[in-house]
Amino acid sequence: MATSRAVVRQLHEQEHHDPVDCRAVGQVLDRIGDKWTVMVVGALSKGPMRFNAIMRFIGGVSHRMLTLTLRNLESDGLVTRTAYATIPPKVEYELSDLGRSLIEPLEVLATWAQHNRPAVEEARARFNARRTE
Amino acid sequence: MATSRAVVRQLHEQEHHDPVDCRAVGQVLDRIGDKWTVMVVGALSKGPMRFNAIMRFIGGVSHRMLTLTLRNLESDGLVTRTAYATIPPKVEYELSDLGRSLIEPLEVLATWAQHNRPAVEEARARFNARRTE
DNA sequence: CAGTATCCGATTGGATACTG
DNA sequence: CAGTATCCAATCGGATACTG
Repeated sequence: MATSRAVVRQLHEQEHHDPVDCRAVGQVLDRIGDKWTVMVVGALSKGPMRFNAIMRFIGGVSHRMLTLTLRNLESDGLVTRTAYATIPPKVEYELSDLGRSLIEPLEVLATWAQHNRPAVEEARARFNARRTE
Repeated sequence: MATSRAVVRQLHEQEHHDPVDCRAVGQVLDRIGDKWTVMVVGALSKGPMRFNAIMRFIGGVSHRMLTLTLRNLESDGLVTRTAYATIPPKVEYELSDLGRSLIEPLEVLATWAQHNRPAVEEARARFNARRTE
């Protein structure tokens, strides 16, 4: 068993071969890790959608938060916004190429979730059982 | 951390079948989407580590938040905790098999981040430029 | 229909002090 | 060294009301 000092030394030597680049993942999660972003990407993964359609699709998101979420996605270039000057106004949101490129990583995550949820819930149950006994 | 649970329930009631399973991704992000969890997994991806070593490795995390993060990871079965009754005490954290299985999905995300960060920052700069003009 | 502005309760998380 | 408890500032996000 290595001492913690040895571990730290190893980590330092390996810092250019980081198996999980924490910073990179952290930056992504800062953007998509919030309450609604992934839901929106999921909605738009099927094709362009209007504001209220997205809202109905997701369900439970407030008007305000959907606006903010879409604005962030737009500013990051993941979503494009097209406004038609009709009355009433019509605004369509659509994933950009960049946004679509995010679907695959999310699917990998979804697969992990579906495959491992039972194990996680089992672990959680065991953990709570111990705390109660 | 259990913020979008209500949303997940609603989506479940709607029986949508998505290319991106929002419920599943949402559940994962509820767990790993916070500020520190991925950092801890990244630290432990190289091997067992003691509390203060993790803290130094991550840098910027408070004592309190590291404790909470580790406790959550432990309760989900992603991390194991081993305490040695020595003086001073020694506690080692290590990724479980389940925790290690999460590394690959995170690497996919990290790869996406590294590959697309320039595009995202460019988009953000363009967006801000428009808002200013 | 889409978007903005304001208010305010709820949650987050750092700082600090204390314990075994 | 590792962990817990308390306090409190900052942020988040829903509700509501208003505009083009």
